[in-house]
Amino acid sequence: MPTSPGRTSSRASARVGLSAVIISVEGTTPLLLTVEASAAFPGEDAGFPGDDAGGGPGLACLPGAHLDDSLDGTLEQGVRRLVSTQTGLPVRYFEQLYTFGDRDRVPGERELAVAYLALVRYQAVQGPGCPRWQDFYQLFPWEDWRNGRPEVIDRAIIPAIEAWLAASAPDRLATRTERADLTFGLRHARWDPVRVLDRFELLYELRLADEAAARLAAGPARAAARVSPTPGSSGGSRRRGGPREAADGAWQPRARSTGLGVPLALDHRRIAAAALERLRGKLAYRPVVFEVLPESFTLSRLQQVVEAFAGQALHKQNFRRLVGAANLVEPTGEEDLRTGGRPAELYRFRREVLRERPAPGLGLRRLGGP
Amino acid sequence: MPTSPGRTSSRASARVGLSAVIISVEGTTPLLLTVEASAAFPGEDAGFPGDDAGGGPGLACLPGAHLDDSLDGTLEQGVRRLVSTQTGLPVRYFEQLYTFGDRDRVPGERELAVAYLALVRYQAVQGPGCPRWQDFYQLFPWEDWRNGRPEVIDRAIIPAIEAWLAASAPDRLATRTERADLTFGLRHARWDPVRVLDRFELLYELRLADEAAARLAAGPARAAARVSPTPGSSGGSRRRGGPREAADGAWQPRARSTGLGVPLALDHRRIAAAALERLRGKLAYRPVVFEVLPESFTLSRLQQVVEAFAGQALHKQNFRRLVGAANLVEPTGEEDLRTGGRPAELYRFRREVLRERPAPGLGLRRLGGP
DNA sequence: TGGGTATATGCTCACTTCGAGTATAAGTGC
DNA sequence: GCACTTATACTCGAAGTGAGCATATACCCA
Repeated sequence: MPTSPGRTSSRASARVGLSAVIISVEGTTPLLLTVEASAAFPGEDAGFPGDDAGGGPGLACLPGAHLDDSLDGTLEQGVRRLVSTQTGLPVRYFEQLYTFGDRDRVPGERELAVAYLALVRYQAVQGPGCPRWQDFYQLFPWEDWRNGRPEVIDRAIIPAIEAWLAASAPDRLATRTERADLTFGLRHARWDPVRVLDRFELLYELRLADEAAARLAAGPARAAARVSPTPGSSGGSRRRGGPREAADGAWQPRARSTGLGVPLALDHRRIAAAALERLRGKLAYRPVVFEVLPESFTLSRLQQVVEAFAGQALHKQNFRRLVGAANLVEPTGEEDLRTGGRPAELYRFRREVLRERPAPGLGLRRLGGP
Repeated sequence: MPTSPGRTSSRASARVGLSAVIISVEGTTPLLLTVEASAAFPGEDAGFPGDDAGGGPGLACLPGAHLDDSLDGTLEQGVRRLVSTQTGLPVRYFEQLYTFGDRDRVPGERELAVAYLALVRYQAVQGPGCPRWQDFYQLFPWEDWRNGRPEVIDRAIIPAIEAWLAASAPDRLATRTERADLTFGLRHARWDPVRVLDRFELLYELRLADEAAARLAAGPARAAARVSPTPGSSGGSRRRGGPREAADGAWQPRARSTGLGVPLALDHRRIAAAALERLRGKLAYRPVVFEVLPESFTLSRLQQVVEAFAGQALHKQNFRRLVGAANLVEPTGEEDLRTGGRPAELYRFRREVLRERPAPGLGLRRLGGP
């Protein structure tokens, strides 16, 4: 229903986009579903995601659509519609993630994106928009600590941080050092798997995320503005430590530095980072993992999947003790013989726990390693 | 900048409202800031919040405004603008809460609300919209357990739940019983202070929240639709237990049952419930309490405020051990002599903890009582 | 002046949880 | 049979949690 003119000023309305971060897992690989840029908003003019203004052609993006007032009674219904249209996947878990609304997140017009997190069991996809599963850690190579500290941190990130600190005005040095330490677990700080978004934003400012370089060419002020709002659970918290870096003429990026990880169109990689952060945070206190697993599974498989999302290896014996104590699963009585060793018991998720305990999750308090 | 017609279909745009849940504390009372309905969206036609369609005149509502494309580079800037215009309060913490977008949350047109949580230190307010501090627990009397189990639970809520269960079809009984037990900590389930929104939604369905009755008169389907999306951290999780109650002709509300708690206009009390839930959840792992406290405070005062938000009394000695162990505060060296007993040491918040530990909060794992 | 009361603060103790290691069970392939 | 792989069980010390007891220092009032 169009808003009646004279009652609604043109300023007061904006396009409302819906974005879906669809997550699954296959083997030990956490997966993100992307589509071709041209397909995300079918029927749009050219000039949207994938062309040169957005950072070169061929960038994938998140499945998205605009809210359709006649079809979508609720936002979630809208997202369900778009997921089923573009991918056909049955979604097992839905959660609103964050609403992105910076003025210039889409060049040329004001467009909000209400982003949703969706979990599905893995299956091959096809659809109008060439949907494709992507390894999450190809987008965020620094987030995968399962095989130890990712080499990209020492090779590229720490040097960039040091250069950034070296170029800092003295009054900013302390703040910046603190921020870098905390975000990447340097010095005395420990790596916190959950701070995915903080890390992405810092790398973005350091021009180590490729979108930054492209966007920067269009004008530094815009690039800086895009970074300012901070979604997710760590929301406004960090603002208290003093204002974050404003647009800062002093620091010049290395010309066209190699971007780290595979970029997505526009701010979609940022949205994906917010989703990974939310997912990791939830692992500890909500039984969300089970939504990407089949009906029955072995404990090793469960651990594999948790490790895939957490980006961290876990202590095997403690993991099963935790799962046992949490009463999250029950044995089906069957066995998986394909283990290559002793057969593993198969388990199923006990949905009843949802009513038994306030916050049923694998109580991974600090997502502790092995 | 107006969207150019012909490019944007009328369906794809909606009004974007911004809502602020401004929270503070005075004494032992947690506070929510409301304004007169007519002031929330100045310059609107009549027919918005406070008139009879919304549940009777005189209902207060949350401070709100529409996104102004020319003024608000980001959503957060927009909320800052509206808070400062309508209340003049200096906000110390900001966090995006949830985006509400059901078709009929505002009668007559599609309007999104992007809600923000804001924390301020208490001070008297005045402004164009008659801003007023409200006791949070007058809106949600069942949430305050500081002086034991609130009488309203046994007097009104449990009877209503029992009537609801008695009127249930047999195949729904189990699901409904589970839901009620879990939500209100009946039987074997424990009361979980965080599940504020679950409780509000159940009471809403039971017609114990006043907005429901008013809205119901306009048409049951609409009322049911408004309940469907579930914001906050417990987002989609509960959907897994099977679909929630759909619009259900079988259960008839008692005619005009006494509403529990003070209602707000439209769905604003729901938004406030989401905010309280978020705040309670955050207490444990982010040092947000300090944003409503003055620079220096006694440990008892700190505990008082935590208890006010948590709605639960805490064990004093353990609380101070927790605070001490968390290294969240440091003594100022001064004392508060107005205690009426032994003078209390004054402390200040150590902002450095934000960089030392991943999730610095009062580690109230289960918000454990005394 | 001294006791009663209120508040603040320090400490103990049993119990649970957590991290890490060691040991055993039960399959496969040769 | 053996070597190898994976699954599962159990142990033990360190740290954290919940509850209570004890002490310190103010005020009030007889």
